[in-house]
Amino acid sequence: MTKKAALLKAAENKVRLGGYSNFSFRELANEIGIKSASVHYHFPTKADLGAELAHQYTDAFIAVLGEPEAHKANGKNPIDIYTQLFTNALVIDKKMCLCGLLGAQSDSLPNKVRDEVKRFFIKNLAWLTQAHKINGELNPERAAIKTVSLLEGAMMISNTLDDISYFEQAIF
Amino acid sequence: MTKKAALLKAAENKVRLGGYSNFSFRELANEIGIKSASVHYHFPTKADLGAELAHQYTDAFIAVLGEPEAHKANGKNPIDIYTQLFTNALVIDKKMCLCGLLGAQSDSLPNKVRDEVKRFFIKNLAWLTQAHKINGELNPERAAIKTVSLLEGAMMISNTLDDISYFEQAIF
DNA sequence: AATAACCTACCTACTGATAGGTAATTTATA
DNA sequence: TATAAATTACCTATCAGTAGGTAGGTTATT
Repeated sequence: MTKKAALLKAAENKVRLGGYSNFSFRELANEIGIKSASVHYHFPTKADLGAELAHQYTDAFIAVLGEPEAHKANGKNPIDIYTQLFTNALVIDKKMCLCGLLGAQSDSLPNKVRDEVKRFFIKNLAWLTQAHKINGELNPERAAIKTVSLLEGAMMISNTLDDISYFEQAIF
Repeated sequence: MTKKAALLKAAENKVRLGGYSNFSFRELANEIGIKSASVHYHFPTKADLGAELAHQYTDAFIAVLGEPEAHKANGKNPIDIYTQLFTNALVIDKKMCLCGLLGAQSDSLPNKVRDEVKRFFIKNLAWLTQAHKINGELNPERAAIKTVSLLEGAMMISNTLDDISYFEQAIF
């Protein structure tokens, strides 16, 4: 793992616990064993790091999702696949969705970070709209918004109350 | 309006835009025309301010909600009343739910602040469970979690994408 | 030799917090 | 009722710590 990748990984963990202001160049540098000035070599500003983090997170998320049509072809409901990915984030990582947390504090983010968070939700809504369309939903756009809203909201509340059963109840 | 109330109001605005770390004693002091050291007279620590803010926010929210039974008696669906309160927060204030944002960053909050955010959701779930029970829901607890999750999630996404129509689509 | 990936050393700005002081008001006592 | 004590609501000045960021030098790789 390169130092740059390690920096992004360390930042992701911190952001998913407390948001954009929950990491500093010094902390990241200490964690991976370099100096804070060296972090600026990989990321000129904190906003650059935040934007790249959200961009990679989005790409990885969408890549893992695969194509809704492929899931359908395998006899699986693509919405269940999507729900399972959210469940993993909460149950395995025991952390919030990176872009869920960043989205909540969207108004205070640097522009380039906010733009990447927007991209996450645009891509997610597009995927879910397609999935619901395949499922024969009458209003796939609306169904997509409802799906991601319910999951993000349930994730936040389960995280707050420190009890996964709230999330499980919300999605079943 | 007392200075203390003005401090809480100023803090609320900032927290609802960017979370717990989005306000400082100096900023609040400047805004209401006192010195930052004087803020410590009203709130010994930042955590004390944050906790009192979340506590008051919760009390005010629950007070405005009234009793589910009273709404039902007036021929109104109490869930619609609840949904309308969330809509107002987003449309009128153009800001996130205070406890929604704090809940997302729950893991990085001081204990006494986190406890108050928990209290917000416990009280909301109790109100919604009672409302759904009155409505004859078979599983009022589950319906309550689904209601608040959908609203908090839709609020966050609409705020991120800076477009209220996402929220409107999610709740109708 | 050139470039990548660090380093030391530093800066300015800001953070929450504390010490100690003051004027005005309120409460308790003689 | 007059005086003393206490409280309220601020102030100035300062603290140690941390923030993101920069200039310029060093080391390692190709």
